[in-house]
Amino acid sequence: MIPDNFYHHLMTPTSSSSLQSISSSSSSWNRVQDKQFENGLVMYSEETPNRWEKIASHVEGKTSLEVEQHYQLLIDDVKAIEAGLVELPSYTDDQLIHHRDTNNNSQISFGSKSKTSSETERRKGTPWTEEEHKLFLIGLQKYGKGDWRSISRNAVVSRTPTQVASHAQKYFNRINSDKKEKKRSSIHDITVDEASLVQANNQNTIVPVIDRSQQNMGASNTQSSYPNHGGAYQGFRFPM
DNA sequence: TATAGGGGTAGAG
DNA sequence: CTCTACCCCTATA
Repeated sequence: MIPDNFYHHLMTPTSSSSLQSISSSSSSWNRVQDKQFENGLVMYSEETPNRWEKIASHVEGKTSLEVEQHYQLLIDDVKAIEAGLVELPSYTDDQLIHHRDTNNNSQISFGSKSKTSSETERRKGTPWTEEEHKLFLIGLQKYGKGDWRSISRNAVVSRTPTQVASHAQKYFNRINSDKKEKKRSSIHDITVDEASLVQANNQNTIVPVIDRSQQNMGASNTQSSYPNHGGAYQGFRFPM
């Protein structure tokens, strides 16, 4: 059950024509290309000379210019999120609220097993959305691998450092072992492209892959998946 | 049905 | 806090 306003927060209806200008006709990115692009991003840091050339060399059928533009789109997107933060429409179950308190943030509270009765209860697991993953990638760029705390605080605000680390683990795990045999699809294969073109255009030719996982999740878990929030969840902060 | 994907967690560093 | 290994659940082949 994806809300209609799922991606709409990304758009700036005002007079933003920045991203539209580049969406000429050649801005069609495959999942493959996007994946390659994504890999390239993590492969070459921002300081890398001729970064886009390097990355482009890993992306089939894309020039360094196109890659750079694609990146700009991504950045623009993320900036929009950061700017208008305060409401990522997705996964905000019902009442988005709580600001992550500066004191005991991080490490989700319910992690500390209140073994009052039994249960080392394993928490449900909230699938990462593309927005989160995008933010994650950006955070990765900005703060580098390992600084999950910064990424959590400044990029993927909706996730705790632990969650980010966990996600990163799977992400890199996949990147490293991917190529050649992968039996299944994953969110890590998708990422940027989906949301990017969604916010740039509409539905294009491809069908959102996340659709299945999203709706399945929604159908199965509903939103009652959160036993308690402990206050350490969805925090909002402002980059300074 | 078997298992890869994926999130959370425990424990060590 | 970060890293690594592991557990457990679910979607997918």
